[in-house]
Amino acid sequence: MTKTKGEDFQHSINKDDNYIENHLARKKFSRKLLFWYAENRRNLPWRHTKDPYKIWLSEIILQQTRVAQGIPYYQRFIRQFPTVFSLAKASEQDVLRLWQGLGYYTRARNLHHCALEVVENFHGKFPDNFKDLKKLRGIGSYTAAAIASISFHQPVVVVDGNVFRVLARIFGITKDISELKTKDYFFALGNELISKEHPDEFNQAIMEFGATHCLPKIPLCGECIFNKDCIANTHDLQTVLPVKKKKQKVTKRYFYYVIIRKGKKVAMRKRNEKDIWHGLFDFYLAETTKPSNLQKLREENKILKNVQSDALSKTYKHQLSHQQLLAKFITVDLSTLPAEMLKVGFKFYSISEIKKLPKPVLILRYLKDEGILE
DNA sequence: AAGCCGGGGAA
DNA sequence: TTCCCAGGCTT
Repeated sequence: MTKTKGEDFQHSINKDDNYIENHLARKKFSRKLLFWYAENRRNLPWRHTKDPYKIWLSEIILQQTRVAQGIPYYQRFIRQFPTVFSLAKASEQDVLRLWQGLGYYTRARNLHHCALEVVENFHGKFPDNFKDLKKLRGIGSYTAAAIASISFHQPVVVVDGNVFRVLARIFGITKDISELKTKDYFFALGNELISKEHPDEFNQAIMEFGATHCLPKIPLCGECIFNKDCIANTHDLQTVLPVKKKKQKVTKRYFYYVIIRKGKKVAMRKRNEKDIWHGLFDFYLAETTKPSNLQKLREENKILKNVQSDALSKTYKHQLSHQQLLAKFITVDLSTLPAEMLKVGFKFYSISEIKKLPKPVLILRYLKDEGILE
C-alpha cells in the first residue's frame, strides 16, 4: 500500500475541525478504553488504595521512572513512612538515603518538603482538588491530576508521555508535543474524553494502555481494540505520531586557526573526509569543545606552544544545522617556529593559488576581512 | 522557551 | 549507542 504521510494527512486534519467527533465519539473511546483496562490492568502495589498519601508517593516515584524500577522504592517508603506524618518527621537525609539509586534527587527533597507542607498547613490532609494540589512543592499538573482523579474522583485528565502517544495516534494529532502549548491542547482534549463516572479508572487505563500496548516503537496494532478507529494505524503513521521535534542539540566547536606564513606564501591543508568541509582547504587548526585562550592552547598544542604573538582575531561564527562553529585566527611566521615543526610537512600556497583552492565560507570571510582576498 | 536533573531497560 | 520512561523546577 502507499503510505499516506505528512502532507496529505495534515491536510485532512486541518480542513475539518470536527475530525475527532467524526471518527470516534468520546463516549465510545472511553467505553472501549475502560473495557480494555478491566481485562488488562496490572496488579500494582498502589492500585489497592485511594489514600492520597500513597497515591502521591507513588506518582512522585513514577515521574520519569519505569514502573518496575519504582515498585521496590514504593514498598520501602510505605514500610518506613506509613503516613505523611512519619515522612514529615524524618530528616531530609533519611529521605534521600531511601531514595538513593532512583535518580532525580530533587524529587526526594521536594517529597520531604511537601510532606511538611501538608502536615503544617493542612493538618496532614492533602488538598482534595487539582488546583490546590498543584500548589504543593513537587506537584505539577500531571501529579495533581493523578491524585485528584484517583483519590478524590475529580474528572481531570493526566497528561504524560503515554497520553501524548495514545491520543496523538488514535485521533491523528500532528501537533509538536515538545511545544508547551501543545500540552494545553491535549489537556483540553483529554478532559473532553475523560469518563465522568470513572475518572480514576480512565486515567490509569489510558496510561496503562500506553505503557503496555500502544508502545513507543512497536505498538501492538494487530491485536488492538482501536484497530479501525486509530488514525495512526489506518494511515500507517505509528512511527510518525506523536510528533516530537528532534531537539537535536547544537554542538559547539571552537576552531583556533594558525595561519603559518613563509614569505608571501601561506600553509593550507586539505580537510579530512570524515568531517565537515571534506575536500576543502583551511589552515592548521587546534580544536576544542570549550572556549579557550592562547595561554591554555599553548599548553596543549605543539604548534601554538611556540607562538610569540598573542593577537587572536575576532571570533567568526558559522551556524550549521547541528553544530555551531566559532573560529579565531592567528598569524605566525614559519621562521619563528622551531625546526621540528618543519617536519609536519605544511604545504605552502601563494595568494593566487589560494584563490583557486576550495575553501569553507568561514575561511573565505576571514581572508576577505583581512584584505587578502577581494 | 530552554536547561537541568539520572538511573535503567529496550532496541 | 540512542531513546524514553506514569515530570517539575529554575532561569
